[in-house]
Amino acid sequence: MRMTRKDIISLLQLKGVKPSAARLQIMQICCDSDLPLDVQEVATLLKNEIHLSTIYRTLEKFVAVGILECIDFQEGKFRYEFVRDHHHHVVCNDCGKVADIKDSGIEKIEQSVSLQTGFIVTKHSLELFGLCNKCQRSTHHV
Amino acid sequence: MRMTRKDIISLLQLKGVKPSAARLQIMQICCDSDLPLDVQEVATLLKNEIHLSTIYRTLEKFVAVGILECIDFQEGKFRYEFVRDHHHHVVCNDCGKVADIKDSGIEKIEQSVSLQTGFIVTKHSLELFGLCNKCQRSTHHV
DNA sequence: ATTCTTGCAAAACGTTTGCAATCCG
DNA sequence: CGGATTGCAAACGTTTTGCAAGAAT
Repeated sequence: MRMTRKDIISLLQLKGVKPSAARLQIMQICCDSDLPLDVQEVATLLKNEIHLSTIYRTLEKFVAVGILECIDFQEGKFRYEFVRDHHHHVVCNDCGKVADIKDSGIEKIEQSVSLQTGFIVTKHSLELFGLCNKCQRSTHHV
Repeated sequence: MRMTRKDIISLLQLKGVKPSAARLQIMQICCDSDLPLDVQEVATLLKNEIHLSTIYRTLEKFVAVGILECIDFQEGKFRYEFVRDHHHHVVCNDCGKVADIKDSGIEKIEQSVSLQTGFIVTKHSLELFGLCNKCQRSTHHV
């Protein structure tokens, strides 16, 4: 998603986050990517000019104020994605390709779970895994 | 789920896993628990008689042959659960209580994702988070 | 005898923390 | 000035690994 520096400053201010240089850079990276990035990837894209601990702290803050979403592809680490519309992902087990899913219909599941268990459901994590089109056709996993 | 030692030996043999003493103990623990356990919990239940690395290797093997499922409550670690029927969980953010969910209807989502993206979907992870009945009523998070 | 399994120690990896320096309003 | 932000180093918790000893077939 294209976002100008100004857009990002406004967004951060709106959320009550002081738009420091580091935060602007980190946010820019996250907005520019259409895939969820892990901390190492963010650092690399910033040419390691910003310390890992700062990145961790910043991403955590961005999640806390709701401008990033924390995503878990079960890799033993988290990924972060700019929140436009909430959606889910299918990840290719072979090449790592990620496709977005619209209208998963998970709200229905949440409702029925609420009825079934009495829980108030406030959050969910749903990720799908499989084989992308290309990898279905390739031979090395027959 | 109740499982006798004999049941477990049969199960392991059926899956082509040699039923060593350590494996029987670990499997017993996993069967006896109705909640997904993490590695540390398994070790503790085994009174630390079995080394962590062995537990990791064993659980990994059990997942590989399909008798355990690897579950991720986004805690920075994995949990393992004996596979009876496949189901999902709601976890209470407050007290950690876990409730099982039946018939989530996720198959429909998988189908629609398959159509939408061309992926063959082979696996999914779905966990829900919220507040259990008891914690909805308690006062410390008003 | 050979293969598989285990314990141990060490390392790897992602992440968090305390602290001091620095930035910025 | 004073509070927030950053870099650094060190620690942390989970998981993986190499290797040698031990068990099982």
